[in-house]
Amino acid sequence: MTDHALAAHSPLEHSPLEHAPLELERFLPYRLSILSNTISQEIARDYQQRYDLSVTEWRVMAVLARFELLSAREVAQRTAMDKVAVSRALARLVASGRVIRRTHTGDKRRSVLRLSARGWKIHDAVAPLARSHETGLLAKLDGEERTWLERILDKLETLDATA
Amino acid sequence: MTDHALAAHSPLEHSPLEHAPLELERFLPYRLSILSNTISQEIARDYQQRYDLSVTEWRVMAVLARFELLSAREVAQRTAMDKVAVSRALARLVASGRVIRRTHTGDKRRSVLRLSARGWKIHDAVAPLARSHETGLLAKLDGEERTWLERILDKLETLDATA
DNA sequence: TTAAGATAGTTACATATGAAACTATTTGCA
DNA sequence: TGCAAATAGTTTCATATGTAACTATCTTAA
Repeated sequence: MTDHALAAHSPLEHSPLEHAPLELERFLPYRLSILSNTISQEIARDYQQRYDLSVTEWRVMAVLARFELLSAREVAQRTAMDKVAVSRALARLVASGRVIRRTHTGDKRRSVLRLSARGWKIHDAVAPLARSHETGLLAKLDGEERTWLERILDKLETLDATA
Repeated sequence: MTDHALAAHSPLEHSPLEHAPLELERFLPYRLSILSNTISQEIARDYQQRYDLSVTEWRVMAVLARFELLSAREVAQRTAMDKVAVSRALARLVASGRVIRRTHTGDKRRSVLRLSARGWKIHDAVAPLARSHETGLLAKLDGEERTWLERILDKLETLDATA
């Protein structure tokens, strides 16, 4: 039985020249995806149930903590979320009294958003938590590596001219 | 009207000392998440509709291209997907005749999976496509940066002892 | 001024995803 | 042996998410 298992694990059944299979664990987009999901899940685990707060809701709150009186569209831009996701997150945040929504004077389509006192309280509890996760992550790197990472991310984030 | 908009954009309504809001766009987990999603979506766009193939399905196929005769559980391990996701992806792949599923001799719980000829055909079309996206991405970096990125990812991928 | 088009935001629908319960089979050990 | 626990995989259900259609309001230009 174990023979079968071993046979199944032998790396290359097909010559690379024949089919050129992808080595997923060396494939950059795949690695980024796994890494990012793992990290986000770890952080979310810490506040998700404790504050009944989803990742999207937290992102909206984080943006409103930095920029008061944004409209939903502006929140969407700053969080890189689409407007429907923002609308839903806001619906919950307003319902739970964490965000105060007014209507813009002079443009009744727009909302004017800000954290309530309760919202600030949660923010002030979650922000250090998130920050400490980031610190833990960066602790795996030395100073030089951190500098390169900054630089590399800045470059990778530039929109693809080729696409 | 534009006055309001400008006012809303002024960066720090609250003193950093008071609430220490997160700068999302400098926050590593957030940056990784956006970057990774952007990249994955760009790649997926190229094969998603053309081959009626989801990201999870493609990952399963990529693994089966490298390692023949895996069980579903082994596929799950190698793709970092959970077994339910794999089960669903496999259901579709088998139904569309892209993957052949047998039962393991000697353990009737296990499946024994491999790409069909049709599956290989799709793999051979999609793999270079994915690869070229990666190449385009890496083209944004110079050789030195690529070396550092490798090293940094290796380190970040190590499981957190602190967690 | 006013009708066509643009914009802000919500709702509806279809699909994706995750957790838990379930079935079938195998393993381990009294 | 033979029964409790473990394992492989599927199904179910509740929730999340993306796309498109919709409402309300605003802008623009004839």
